[in-house]
Amino acid sequence: MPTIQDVARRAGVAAITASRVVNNSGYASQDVRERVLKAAAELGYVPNTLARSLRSRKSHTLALILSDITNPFFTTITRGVEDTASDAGYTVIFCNTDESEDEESKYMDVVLQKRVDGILLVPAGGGERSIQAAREQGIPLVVLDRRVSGAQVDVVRCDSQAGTRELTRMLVSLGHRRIAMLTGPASVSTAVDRAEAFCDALAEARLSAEGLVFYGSFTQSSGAEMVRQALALRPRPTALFAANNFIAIGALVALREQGLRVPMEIALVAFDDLPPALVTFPFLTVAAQPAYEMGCQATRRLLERLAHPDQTAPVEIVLQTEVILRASSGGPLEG
Amino acid sequence: MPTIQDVARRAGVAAITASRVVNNSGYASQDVRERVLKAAAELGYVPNTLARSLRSRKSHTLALILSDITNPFFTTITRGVEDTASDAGYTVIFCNTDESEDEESKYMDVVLQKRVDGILLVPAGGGERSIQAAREQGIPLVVLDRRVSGAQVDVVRCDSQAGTRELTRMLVSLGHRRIAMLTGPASVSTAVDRAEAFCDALAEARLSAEGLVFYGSFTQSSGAEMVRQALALRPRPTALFAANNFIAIGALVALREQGLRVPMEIALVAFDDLPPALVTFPFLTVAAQPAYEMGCQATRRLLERLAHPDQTAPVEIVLQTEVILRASSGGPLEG
DNA sequence: TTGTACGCGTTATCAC
DNA sequence: GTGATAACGCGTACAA
Repeated sequence: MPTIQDVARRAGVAAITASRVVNNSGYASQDVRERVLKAAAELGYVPNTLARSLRSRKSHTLALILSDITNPFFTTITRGVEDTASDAGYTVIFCNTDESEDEESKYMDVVLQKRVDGILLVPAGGGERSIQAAREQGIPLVVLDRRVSGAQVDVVRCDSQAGTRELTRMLVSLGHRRIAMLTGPASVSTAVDRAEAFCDALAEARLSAEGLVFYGSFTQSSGAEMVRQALALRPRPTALFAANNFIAIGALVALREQGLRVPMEIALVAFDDLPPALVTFPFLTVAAQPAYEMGCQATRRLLERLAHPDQTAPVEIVLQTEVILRASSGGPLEG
Repeated sequence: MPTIQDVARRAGVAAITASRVVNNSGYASQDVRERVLKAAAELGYVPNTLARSLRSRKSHTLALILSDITNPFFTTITRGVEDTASDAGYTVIFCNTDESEDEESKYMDVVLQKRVDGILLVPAGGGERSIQAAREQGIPLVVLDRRVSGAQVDVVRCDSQAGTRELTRMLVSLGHRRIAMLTGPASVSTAVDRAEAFCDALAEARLSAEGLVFYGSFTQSSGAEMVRQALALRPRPTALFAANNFIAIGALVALREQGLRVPMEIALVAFDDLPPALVTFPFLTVAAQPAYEMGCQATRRLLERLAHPDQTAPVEIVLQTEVILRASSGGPLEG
């Protein structure tokens, strides 16, 4: 593979001169310019970014560490990240942790060794280790989707609480008095925020959430399992709140197995919408998160940090959800 | 950021010795080993992969270039790629071309400059330019999902023809005589393969496909548009074949708008299944592709090329689809 | 406008 | 067992 030296030799100039031509930096006479470009073309010269990065201490690479790219919410975020990064001349490495802190740590090690310029992280647990590791190396890191307690980092996330409150209040106003919350792991802020806001909204209406909050994981099977537990309660809940898209789908599957019709016999609302491209008959009443926008904003935040490393105060950007009313929440309860 | 030199100095040894300890290569006395590791820990030493790669000429990075990660088929492939790569100690850069050959070329340039060790490509067009570019640089490339004409490259894809024939024959055996094919761009092999196999299967049954094959793009909106065109035909088709998942969903949406019930008034089958996690009520009869497996196999193929650069003959791995019978194809036609 | 010297961080080669 | 030297490919600082 030819180097800039080879190009320079062939053009009869010094390496640095060829470099200047290739990078359009500094001066170069028309004659030299042409000779260098000709030589580069003839040799099929491809600049070596590795060497360039070693010198410049900039890799123009970002890392995106999340739980599972297979979840459409994260897929969409990912697309936003890549679009924004690509426009700015950055490349993205992506990593799936499956909510494992160990995996997260391993990936953090790898990308720090690869000298990525910045990291976008959806923390599997509290995120402390990762945030600390990035800080020690002086690599900017932006937390995506989740809150982190007390850490001084930039965060781009959605307002889980407001969306949850709004949906819960709506169920209450429709007449529901016993509503079950099916949420994710207690180690994940969004799962906790949604559960808490749910309880708050119930308390506000002087309703009890006791025994009605189920912690599981953000998967279809967990959603189905939690539904079974919720349906075993007496009196049976008249409405369910699924804390994410996968839980909602698992809930629908389980409800169908049990022969319960939604919303006629039981109402269902959920956090997270599915991308329109994937849904034929939009049916779920949801609090939709602007996933693509989250990816873009987080990336822009990170790029700004790179541009101004001296900035100090961390920023928390909290985007609002949009409640979309569909059939699954049903109308006012009778009787 | 401390270097191996700093570690060595602190441990009172030469850089190369510290390097040997850190990499577990070559000999080192117990004493030296301990001192070096202690120094590395104290300094928070993180090896610089950039420098390592510059020397070793191996970046342990792969590129995955595809049309749109937002399509669940590609999302699943992507997950397979990352899992396999990660297990082997490789990192993955991903790129969305949106079926644009220009974007593809730009990304090819970028990743070649970044000296990725290998490339996984879902070509937007014929793939010639990209394949040629990779070959010139001596970078192994595996084509994913699509055929490329006459090129000497490894390919991992699905048997579009067999799956299409099977589905088409099924529709014919159910009594359908006028079936419309809604496919993707004529520049994409899978779109063409499916259209052709469709025509073959019809011919086999002495049925005509004339005017019944619509080329569009692999999107929901295109699917909806093609349905409108198909429904304008007289006599109206009694069944539709959607060549991918997005087209199928667009078709369902458009059919509902037109007030046509599936399968009672019109049957529908499609290529591509949706991941079970995303579907509440599996409804579409499909030829499902083993997307995750495709990602894994393509990556394994690529890793083998890296391990044995001297191998010659390109391999084409063609995986089979699985036809899954569901409600949308309906039963035998009456009358 | 062009060139020389050097260093980015690492490791292969050869020597002790 | 350990170390000195050089080289991977590039671009900054400084000269000419």
